[in-house]
Amino acid sequence: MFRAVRKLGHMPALPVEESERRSGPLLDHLARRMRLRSESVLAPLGLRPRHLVALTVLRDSAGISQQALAGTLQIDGTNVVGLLNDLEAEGLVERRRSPEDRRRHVVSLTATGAKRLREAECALAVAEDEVLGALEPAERDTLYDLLRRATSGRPVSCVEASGDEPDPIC
Amino acid sequence: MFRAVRKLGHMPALPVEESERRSGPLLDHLARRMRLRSESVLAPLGLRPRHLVALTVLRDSAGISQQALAGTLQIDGTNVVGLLNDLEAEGLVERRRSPEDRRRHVVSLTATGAKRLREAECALAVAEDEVLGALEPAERDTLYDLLRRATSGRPVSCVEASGDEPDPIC
DNA sequence: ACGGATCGTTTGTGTAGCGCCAACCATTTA
DNA sequence: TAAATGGTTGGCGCTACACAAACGATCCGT
Repeated sequence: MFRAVRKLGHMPALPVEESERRSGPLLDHLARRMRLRSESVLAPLGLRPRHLVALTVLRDSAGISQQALAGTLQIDGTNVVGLLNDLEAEGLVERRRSPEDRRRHVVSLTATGAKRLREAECALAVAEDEVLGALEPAERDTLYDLLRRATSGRPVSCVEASGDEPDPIC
Repeated sequence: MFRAVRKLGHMPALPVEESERRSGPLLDHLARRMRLRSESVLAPLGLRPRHLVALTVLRDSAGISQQALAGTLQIDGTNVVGLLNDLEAEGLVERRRSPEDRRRHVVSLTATGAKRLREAECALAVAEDEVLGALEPAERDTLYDLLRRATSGRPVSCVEASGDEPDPIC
């Protein structure tokens, strides 16, 4: 119905409604739903969503340093300590001093950690079914692959943005 | 192919590494990165990630009631009030009393709201490029579509979980 | 017409997640 | 030997919520 909205100086007709297709907000939205649902099924296992994220990352990149972990997780180093304390207290994760640089802690999943992670993932299936109910199994599969690939990229680290000024666009 | 997962009980040698393919944690992880990046590019527009989510939802389901909004957003009704206050104060959104039920407020995007949303989405492109750098443009497109479909489902509302007992699995 | 339920709103309380700062040890590096 | 670095601890503060209580306006069933 409405939506004529074109106005704006010139700007020819444009059917608007194209809406840019930004996945950021959708990602946020879906992640929130998933997180809320996950909390309940994870609680019995003594884990919280953020623990799961950490464990998942640790499985993929074994023997990572704490500060590298802070990088990929994008949380402050001091908070990584607390997070790992939780996990280590339950024997899911192991801190060892690095041989080449004895200041560093090399973090890795223990056997029971890997096991617990699998259990959690399995329990998560329930939550996932609720949240991704609108998707076919095949679609969920490709979604998983895309997320996997997207997250496995380099830690984004800190603004490698040299002297860029990409603003003027738009 | 994969997914032999036999385990159970003894668990012989198991090559493990099969890992269940749960997208929950990945979703969480990716959303966090995106949110962190988005905050900075959104700030100049006076918006925060959560406002963007709300606006996005509002664009798709125009004329929604506040409590329905609370449902899709999965946040408490009282918090929706504050959220809408922010948006209405900037004229991005409009509350009107519903004609058929005058208790209800019908919320909808204003013209300037839609405009601001598009601007924000455009600005978001920068953040998205950083975060989704590992994906090809075509892949980002399918990701968007999947997220779109996944979020457009019914509000999940509250546990329509009748007398289900899907736990025993796993 | 009355009473109970419902929608939105306000106010207040509590909690969790997290950034950030400062101090401190152990270690590495210049 | 002096500085820089990785981890740890403790503390401060903010933001996002959830939850509860109370209120006005309104709807609805009897």
